[in-house]
Amino acid sequence: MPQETLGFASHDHSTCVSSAMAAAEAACKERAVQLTPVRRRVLEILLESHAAMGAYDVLARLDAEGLGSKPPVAYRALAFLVAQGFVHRVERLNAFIACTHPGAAHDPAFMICRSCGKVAEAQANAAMNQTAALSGFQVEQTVFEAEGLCPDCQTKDAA
Amino acid sequence: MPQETLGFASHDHSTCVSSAMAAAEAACKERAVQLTPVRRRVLEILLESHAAMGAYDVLARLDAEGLGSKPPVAYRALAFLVAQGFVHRVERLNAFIACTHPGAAHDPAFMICRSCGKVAEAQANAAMNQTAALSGFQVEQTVFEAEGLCPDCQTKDAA
DNA sequence: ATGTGTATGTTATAACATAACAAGGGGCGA
DNA sequence: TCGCCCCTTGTTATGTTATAACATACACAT
Repeated sequence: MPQETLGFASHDHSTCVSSAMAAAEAACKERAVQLTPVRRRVLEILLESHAAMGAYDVLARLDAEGLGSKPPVAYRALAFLVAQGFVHRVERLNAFIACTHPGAAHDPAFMICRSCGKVAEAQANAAMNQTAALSGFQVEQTVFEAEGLCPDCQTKDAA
Repeated sequence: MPQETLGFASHDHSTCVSSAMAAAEAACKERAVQLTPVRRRVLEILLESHAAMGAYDVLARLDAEGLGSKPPVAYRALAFLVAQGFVHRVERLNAFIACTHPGAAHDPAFMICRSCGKVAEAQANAAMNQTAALSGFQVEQTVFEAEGLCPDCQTKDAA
């Protein structure tokens, strides 16, 4: 069920886990919140898999490592990481993915390949917020997700 | 659980149900697909409630009317209506809402009030498709949803 | 030592969704 | 008319995702 994502492009994955972890640690210290063992491990799992994972996929990993076996353990850690912006929820997949843009606040957008399952994160632009503002709606959070075919799968389909 | 939506604006609801039903019937005839009693009734329920409803909310209504009591009955009818574009799925809510733009193909966008639960449909612009195109991703379906406060609830919060 | 706040452990259940197979019913050619 | 195909519905069972509620633990401050 985990789904790879390399941004649809070749990717140096060797250092991004450790740098993202370092960024998360720094952010937690800055905000005076605790990156506890379970939370830290969940973030590592998501970063290492570099894919969208369901809460129960994450939980299975935690269970295998003796860090917890009940759904609330995984959901609580994920909720924390989402609240801190280290992880995003992909609504379309009912799944979670580590943020690829360390640090900065942003409205993520996702491109989900229906063929290979890879998920790429992009920066959403402010277009929807403009639309919403016209009707007086005050936007707090946005979900922008597109499903389709990634470049690789387009090629395969053509072949 | 059903959540009202009047587009965040006062709204003449008296004729929109019947006109939407007529549009759906015409479209089905055109496409040579069947608007069976269950499908018709599900669409009516969603139009009448004018709200985002969970599949089990719809099912409860069907059951009360003797049209079916098992989840697949509701899910199949909803899948048909979504495929025909008469109903949209709101991913954020795991819920369904009747389309307010009869007929024309479109990428819907939703504004979801976290306070009162109302959901308004708007037209998504092509911004995300442009972003996606830059990376070679071929978009087939989009999810654009914003959560926040509708004009009414902003006023109440301020009060 | 006691309270307070944060985090975790655990039980139980709620809420959402689909696979798989059986059965009905209409249209149509043999 | 019979048999066949296709679409739709009925039903059983189960799979998947998510949270409420309460108990426990630990760290730190009073």
